Amino acid sequence: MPVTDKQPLHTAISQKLKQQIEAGQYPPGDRLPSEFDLGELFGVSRTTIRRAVANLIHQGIVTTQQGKGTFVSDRQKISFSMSNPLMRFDLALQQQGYTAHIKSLRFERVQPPPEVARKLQLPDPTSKVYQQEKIIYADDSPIALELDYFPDTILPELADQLREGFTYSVLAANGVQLNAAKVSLESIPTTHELSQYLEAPLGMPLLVFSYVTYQCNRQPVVCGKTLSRSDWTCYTSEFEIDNVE
Amino acid sequence: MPVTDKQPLHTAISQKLKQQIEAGQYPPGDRLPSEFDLGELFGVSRTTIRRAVANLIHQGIVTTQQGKGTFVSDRQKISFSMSNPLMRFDLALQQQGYTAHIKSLRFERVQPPPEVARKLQLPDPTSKVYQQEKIIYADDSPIALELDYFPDTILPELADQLREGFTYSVLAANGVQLNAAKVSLESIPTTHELSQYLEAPLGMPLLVFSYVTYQCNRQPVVCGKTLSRSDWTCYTSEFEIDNVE
DNA sequence: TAGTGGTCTAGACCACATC
DNA sequence: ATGTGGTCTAGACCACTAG
Repeated sequence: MPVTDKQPLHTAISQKLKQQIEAGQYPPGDRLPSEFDLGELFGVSRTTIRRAVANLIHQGIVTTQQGKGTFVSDRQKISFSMSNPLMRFDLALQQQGYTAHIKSLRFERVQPPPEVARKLQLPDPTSKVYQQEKIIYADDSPIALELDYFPDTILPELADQLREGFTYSVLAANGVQLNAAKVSLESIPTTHELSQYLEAPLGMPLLVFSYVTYQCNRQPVVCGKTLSRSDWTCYTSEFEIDNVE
Repeated sequence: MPVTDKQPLHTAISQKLKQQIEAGQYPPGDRLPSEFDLGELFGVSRTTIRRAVANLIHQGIVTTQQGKGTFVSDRQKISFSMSNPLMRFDLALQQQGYTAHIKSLRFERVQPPPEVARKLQLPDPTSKVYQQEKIIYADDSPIALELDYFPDTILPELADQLREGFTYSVLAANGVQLNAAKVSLESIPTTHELSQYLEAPLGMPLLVFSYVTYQCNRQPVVCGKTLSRSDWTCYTSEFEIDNVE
């Protein structure tokens, strides 16, 4: 038994609840006893129960609805391929049985932060680019927030389509050939603002997929990032390995 | 201003503290006022201050030390390449100026879970494989927990080396040529057990990098996952795109 | 000994859902 | 009107750090 450190009450209780849920005592969709009742069941205060439930919420095991109760969730993750088809979120969602749509929050011409200007290889760091901010929905559930910067090389011709469509599908439909990409993946917890957008509990992990994509002529096309709910999404890839040696 | 929903006190306070930290009012390494003092400064209870500080801890902005105080952290992430060199964590760490070592927690012959048996393409799902569990350190800080399953095709010859070394570096040093890999990335929050291993606060996001790697003959070599602290690590990749059409 | 963060309690008030 | 989760308070006790 590793690191059997005596643990706090709230983690012990969330473990116990997790076991009970996995044992089928509370099937998916079921409501858990109220926080008050759980407090009596375990003989602890409601505050401690709330901390235990918060642990389960972060793990995506349960969700809460004010005024209704705490419910066992059941969901399997949507997987996005990092390789092929490249970042076609709408295609990936449809292939996995979801209807996909977006809501554009912002689309405007701005002076990008220095890092973006560098990544887009702008000749003049003070020149402006288009910035879009949108929410991606799967079956009316917000699963990701996308922040893109578009250089003038592809705008404004595609502005109207990009405003209301999925970035890489719009590009593909308009014959913009992508040739290379640099991507990175990290994770951050939701802040208050992000939790509002994604209807996610505060502090739940988000996957941050950052990318710069390049056209055939090595010119950057898009620089942006997609912040997706970790309880809904994962990223996958398959590749052959060059054994340099 | 998007979703300007009136927010809870504790998130407002953590935002304010974050701004003050970023503004240089509390430089990296500095100690914040005690929770009691912060409570008086903001005119709220210590409980609310603790929630605000917990938000900052999750974001990796501050760390706490019992009996000493709350300190502003300063760190930049270690990036692991998903493409090349493949999963050589020790190399990646050294290239980024860290000393790398591991601590083996377990190394034993077990019957793998069905999913692992499938991924390793075991002819008999009840046959046993070697399982290793180890912690990866960067400069004596635990940054990742690695869980690997090794089929008998490469063991037991390499057992001693795998027990005390970095998986893919041991394989490379012994001429095991990797030919392909399937990987996925997701994120989960630390449970109590994981937070003990990684000396991370409960609920902080972890990056889960799962992989199956294959030898030249398409035989699986390793199936496992690396759970790494999201405040220390990120994964990157660069690739050319096959425009299938 | 004094000060710090870590945990837990008991209770208050609120907003929301249901009947 | 009642029950639910969401927030916040005031205070207790503990474990750890420091002088």
